[in-house]
Amino acid sequence: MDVFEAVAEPNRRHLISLLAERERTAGELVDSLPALTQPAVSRHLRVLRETGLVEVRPDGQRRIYALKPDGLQRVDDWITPYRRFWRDHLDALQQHLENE
Amino acid sequence: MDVFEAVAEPNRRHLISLLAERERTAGELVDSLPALTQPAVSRHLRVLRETGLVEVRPDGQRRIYALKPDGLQRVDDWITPYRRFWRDHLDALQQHLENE
DNA sequence: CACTTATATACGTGCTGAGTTATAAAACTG
DNA sequence: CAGTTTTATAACTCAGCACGTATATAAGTG
Repeated sequence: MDVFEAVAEPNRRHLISLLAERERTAGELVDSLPALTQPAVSRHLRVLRETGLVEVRPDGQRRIYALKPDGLQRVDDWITPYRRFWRDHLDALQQHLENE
Repeated sequence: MDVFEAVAEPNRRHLISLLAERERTAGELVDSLPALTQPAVSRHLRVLRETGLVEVRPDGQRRIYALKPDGLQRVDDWITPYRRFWRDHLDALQQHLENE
């Protein structure tokens, strides 16, 4: 699975947002997604690991998950060339409003 | 389907990149993806339409597709808060190198 | 060491997405 | 108007993903 598919799943985006605040144990992340079972969250975390979006380190019995800095950069690199499309569009709108 | 899933599909990302250069007819887009049949491309275009990423206008028998300016902005809005993660990471790396 | 806690994996299931071929719908062309 | 071109939809198949239950693995605890 690539990073685009990883990020397409809403629960995984939720996990990313939680890890953006601070690193958390697998158990904390399981508790944060009450609609899912523990194995379901564990498998989402595996996907995030394998796509380079998060990293884990063991802390005794626990696993501490943290957001990896450059994981999402590949998505951002892809979107960057297109950013001018809506920026130009906004500029055109602003200009139109200013001319009123 | 939401915009994240729409963009997760490589052929659709390819279509987006083609439409970023210039608007094109459905037929030109079909020719640009020789690995796919015409109906397959047509359904990808439907997905891009329904997720607000492209727009169509008829030109007689043809349909002219164009990239919609603000379609990808929802993805960019989502990724923006996380951008500081790798930017800060780069800053830390730069600082480290400067201190050498 | 027996028991519990924390996390990951195995396995089976249902659903959805992406692809195909066949066909419909609509606009050109002689 | 008959035939062709262009595009979209219908019907179907297949693969993969996300899920749950059950189980394995490993580390704490008494």
